[in-house]
Order: sequence, then structure tokens, then C-alpha cells
Amino acid sequence: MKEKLIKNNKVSLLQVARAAGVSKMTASRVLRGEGGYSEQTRTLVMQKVDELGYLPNRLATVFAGDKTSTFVGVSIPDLGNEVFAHVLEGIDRKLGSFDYQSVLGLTQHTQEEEESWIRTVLSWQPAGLILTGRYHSKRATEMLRNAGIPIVEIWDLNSSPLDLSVGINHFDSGFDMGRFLIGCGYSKIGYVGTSHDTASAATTRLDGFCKAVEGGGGQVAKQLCLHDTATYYPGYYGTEQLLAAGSGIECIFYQNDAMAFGGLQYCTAQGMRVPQDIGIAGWGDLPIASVLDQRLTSMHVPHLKLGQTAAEMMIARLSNEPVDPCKDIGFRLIPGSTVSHPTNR
Amino acid sequence: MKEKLIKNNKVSLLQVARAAGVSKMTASRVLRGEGGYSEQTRTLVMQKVDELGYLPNRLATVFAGDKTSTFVGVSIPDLGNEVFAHVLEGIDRKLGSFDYQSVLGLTQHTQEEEESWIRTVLSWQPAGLILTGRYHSKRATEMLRNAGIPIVEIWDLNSSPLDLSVGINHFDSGFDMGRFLIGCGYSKIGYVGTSHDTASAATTRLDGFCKAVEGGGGQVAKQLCLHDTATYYPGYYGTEQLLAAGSGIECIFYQNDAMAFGGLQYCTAQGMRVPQDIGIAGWGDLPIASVLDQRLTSMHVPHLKLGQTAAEMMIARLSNEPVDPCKDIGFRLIPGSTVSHPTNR
DNA sequence: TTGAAAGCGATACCAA
DNA sequence: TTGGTATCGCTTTCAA
Repeated sequence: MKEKLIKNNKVSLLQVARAAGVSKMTASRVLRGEGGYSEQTRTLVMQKVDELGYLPNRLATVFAGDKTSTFVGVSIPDLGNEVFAHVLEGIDRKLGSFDYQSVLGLTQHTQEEEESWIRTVLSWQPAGLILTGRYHSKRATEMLRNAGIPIVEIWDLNSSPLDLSVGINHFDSGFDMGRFLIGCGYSKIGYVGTSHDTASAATTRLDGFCKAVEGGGGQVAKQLCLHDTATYYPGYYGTEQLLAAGSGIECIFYQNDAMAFGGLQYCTAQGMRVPQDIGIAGWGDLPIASVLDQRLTSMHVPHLKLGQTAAEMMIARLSNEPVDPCKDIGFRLIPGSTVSHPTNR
Repeated sequence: MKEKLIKNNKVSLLQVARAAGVSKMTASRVLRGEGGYSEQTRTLVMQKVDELGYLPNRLATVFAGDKTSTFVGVSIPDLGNEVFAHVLEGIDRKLGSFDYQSVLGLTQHTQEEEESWIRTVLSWQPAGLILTGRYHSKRATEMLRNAGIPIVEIWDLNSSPLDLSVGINHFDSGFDMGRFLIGCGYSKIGYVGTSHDTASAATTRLDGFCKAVEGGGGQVAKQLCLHDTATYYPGYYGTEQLLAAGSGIECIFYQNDAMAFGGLQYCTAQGMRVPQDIGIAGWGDLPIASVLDQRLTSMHVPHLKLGQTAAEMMIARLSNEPVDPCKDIGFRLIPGSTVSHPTNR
């Protein structure tokens, strides 16, 4: 065995082996606990590992074994929108419990950001990728197809996913809300949300919503805050804009509960009563809804569970277990008291 | 040059080189743009890269060059607490703009989780680590010292950091709030927060708060929700508990604005007027404060900027630029209208 | 301007 | 139960 100097002062397997007076291979076997060594050897090697503070270089492991890493790339549009923060939390908790790590990519709702992030993250030989959304650039799609690793597209359920998909049908959830509001007797309905360069689930939701409302004889007046984060203040401000422009809006549907709360605050600050003077409907059933004095009309979506499920599907595939490629995580309309129900009218 | 088969069907540098009729080295040089090749060669190689859809294996690069990767490990306690979601967003945006990637670790407020995450992430040869909090287990501290990579401890400003530190002095911020509330004439003051196994910045803040209140002749009644996430409902529920147990609490200080809003909702639901019947003070100046009809008394902390600064310090160190090891990002008390000011009494 | 060889730290495979 | 050798994909180094 030739003597070698370690460039960086890190302790390598070779050092451990020499210190223990065994070969690299023996030390390697002990560390992997794959058996094929005496108890005495094991004790000796482990002792040296401790003494020298040896930390394995997993890069070399991946490299040698031609395996993948324990990285899972996770792309998320932004974290200011609480919805996605919860999804990410669900993903990372579950991945972490199986000793995988999330490599984060905040794509800021653009396909260019996503594409460049995908290129970089793929070069690190990740075990798999979890991507928010179903729309990717052409080059991104190409890279994804060639990557040969599991890919879970989340959020917007995709019946013909690249590989796996979990989420909900946003069109339907929008449609259901639209039909519900029409059923409540509203016809001049507003929508307040945000808007970005890229087609998004929120857009799909709005499409479904419009279809139901218009199909039910109503009209939708849209107010989209460009490039804003879907949170409290844009909801407040968007409502102000919408009502200033609009004529006789009776009810407003928001991109999420945070925006809806912003809108609710604007309306009550203007002296409007909810739901008598105006109806308010949110989406997502976010934690803030639990402390409001009225039950906010909303759409329950299990964000944390969605993230967990995505991670579970990824892990199942990595373990070569059978996985259903499409999982609809479902949603549930919460009637709430911030819109007038027919029975109250 | 011996013929080799690529195990996985990935295209390697060798394939590109062969296709272009040059050696691996020439192809490598072209790809790194380090010069030392003809324009003709460059064009040819790049063309083959495109044709074959070659993606470099950066693991091999790091490995060969004995460099570090472009990974930065980022540990965060949890993402349900909006405060940390914003910090993470600040970090990842900035890191991303310098082509570094965050490898996330949600430590759930425990040192054991942190330690095991540190061990794993170090084995992937990260460029550096950004850790939330200043308290680490003994073994973690040892590993961090030996890692020989930049480490930024954030959130809780550390005057003798392992390497670099950015954050605020939580003790002082608590102290200032305590003094302020005493100055408002309150003496029986409540605190509602969450509590975890590990010493945390919130605990330090509470210590500072108690010191100021008690030093000013007041008393603090604490209500800590164990293992809960610092968000709306625990604020609501904690307030209920506190007021049920307590005797004549005049004002409540919360761990953050989300909890404070939960408390505010509980109080008004009980028919209490704020601030006439009870004072409410939050912390963090979170986005929700922007849509409330009263200005919430709070403590402004630039979360996003804190994250960005942490990333900037990391990048500066990685670029061998001089860095001030401790950066106090500061805070600012927002008097608000949810507590009674002396002038109003 | 180009190429051949050695080696990074681990594991697979075969031999002892 | 143990050890030697080739190898992963790339860069460093030296030679042409």
C-alpha cells in the first residue's frame, strides 16, 4: 500500500485503516456494517474512527458505487405564500426521517429560474426531484426526461406526469367554489389574486371558477396584483382596487386565505358588514382561519399532507416499491359564514 | 485511450471528447472556459455537448479538485413559524443568485436533530453552513470546528461565534419591550409563547423581558405552550389559559405577531377592548400587521434582510473577502395602539 | 494548442 | 475473515 498524503487535513478512510492496522477494505466493511470481519476488528476500527473524528466523504461513495446521492431537489415558487411554506415543511420532514435532504430551489414563479435550477441540481446527482407545478420549459422537460431519476410533480395534479404526481385538481376546486357562490345567490363576483409570468395552479383555479360563475349566469371581475406575493397586504390593496373600479360587486373570491383576510380587513375598515354587505371567500384553509370570529368560507387543502405524500411517493420509488403515479389529495369546501347562504336570505 | 462503458446511461466528458475527436482534457478545458484551445476546437466541443445533452457531474469535479461543492447547509427550526420562513427565503434567494444551493435541515428545535443533520450534511462536503441559533450539542460543536468551512450562526447574535454571526440581541429586544410596557404604566404583565427542549432566542428574549419588567416593579405571568408552533391558534389558546389562571393581567406580550393576533382575537371575542381592557404586544412586525385596523405594538426585525445578510457573509468568506465576524442587524420598537400609552391615560 | 497519466476517497470484485 | 486492484468522472500536472 503506497503512502499517501491527504491534501486537505481531513481524515480519510485510509488513515483510519492504517491506525487500526487493517486495510481500507476492512475498515470500509466495518463502517458499512455489512459483516465479514471479526468483533475484535470492528471494535478496533470504530475506536479509531472515534479517536480521529472520521467523517465519511459521501461524494466518494456515490462516485464509487455509481449510486445517487441522498439529495432530493425541491422546487418551490416562494415562501412568503404560507401555502408553500407548509408544503415544503411536509416534504422536508418526511424526507429527513428517511435520511434524505432537500436541496431547495425558489423559482419565483418563472420557468427560467426553474430551468437553470434544474440544470444545476441535476449536476449534483440527486436521488430525485420534487417540482411544484406541471409547466416546465422545453429544455427543462428534456433534461428531466433524460435524468433517469424519480420526479414528483406536486400541487397541480397532472394526469400524465413526467413520472409521479400528487396534488389536487385546481380547476375543479375553483369550479366548485364558483358553483357554490352562484348557489348562494351571488352573480356579480370579484376575484383578487396575484399574477406571474408563468401559468400556475392559481390561474387554472381561476379558470374553473370563471367557468362555473359564467355558466351560472354570473360575471367575474378580476383584480390581479402583478408579481406580488399572495399574502395579506395584496389582498387588502387588491380589494380596494377592485371595489373602486367595480360596479356592485357582491362577493369576492381570493387566491388564498391570507389575501382573503386582507380583503376582509379592508371591507370592515370601510364599514361594510360581512356577509350582509359583501361576501368573502378564501382558499386553502390556512391557520389564521382558526382564530377569526367568523368561519371564513374557504377550501380546505391538506398542505402538510400533500408535502408528506410527495416525499413518500419519492421514497417508495427510490425503494423500488410500487407507486400509484397519480395521487389526488383532495379538497373540501368550507361553507363558512362570510358569505350569505340561501337559507339566510 | 481505453474504451470504457458508462454504467448508467449518462453522457460523460469522455463521450463528448471522443465525439469531438479530442482528448478529455481539451474538452474539460473548453467546458471550463479556461483557455488554451483554438476557437475551432471550442465550437466543435460545444456542439457535441449540445448534441449529446451532456450534463457535467459536479460530484466528480469536487472530488477531483478537492474543492468544496456549491452547497450551503441551512438549518431552520420550523417553517410553520412565519418568521423563519422569511429568513430562509432571504437566505436562499441570495445564495441562489450566486449559484449556491441551500440544503435544508428542519431541526424542530432540538439539538439532536441538528447534530444528526450536521453530520450528514458535512459528509457531502458543503461549501459552508448557516445555522439558526447559537446553541449546539458538544459533538456538533466539535464537528463544526473541525469542518474547516465557513459557518454563519444566525438569529441570536453571538459575540464569540464559531466563525461568523448575524442577528439581533434577543435579550435586549425583550428588555426594551419590557421597559416600554412598564413605561406605559402596566405592572401585571403576561407572556404567551411556545417552549421547546432547547434553549432558544425566544427564551433569551423572555429573560430580557422579565428582567426589565421585574426591575421596573412589575410581575410577569408566563404561559408557554409546549412543543407547539408559534402561530395563530397557540396564541389564542395560550391567552385563554393565561387569563383563566391569572389575576388581573393588564397586558400581554407574545412571542411573535402571529401569536399576538391570535390573542387579540381571543380578547375581542371575549368582549374585551384593546387597549382599554387589555394591552397586546407582539414581536417581529410580520406582514399580517399591515392589514389590522389597529397598529399592533411590536418589534420590527428585518427577517428577509437578516437572511440575505447571512448569505452575503457566507459568500464573502467563500470569496476570501474580509468579513466582519459579527453583524447586529438591529430591531426597532413599534409603539402601536394596542397598548395604552402614558399620554392617553 | 493538445494529450497522457496520476489521483481524489470510496466500493465492487476477486483472490487468498 | 482479510486484502489487492480496478474503477467511478473529472482535474491537476507535466510533457509534447
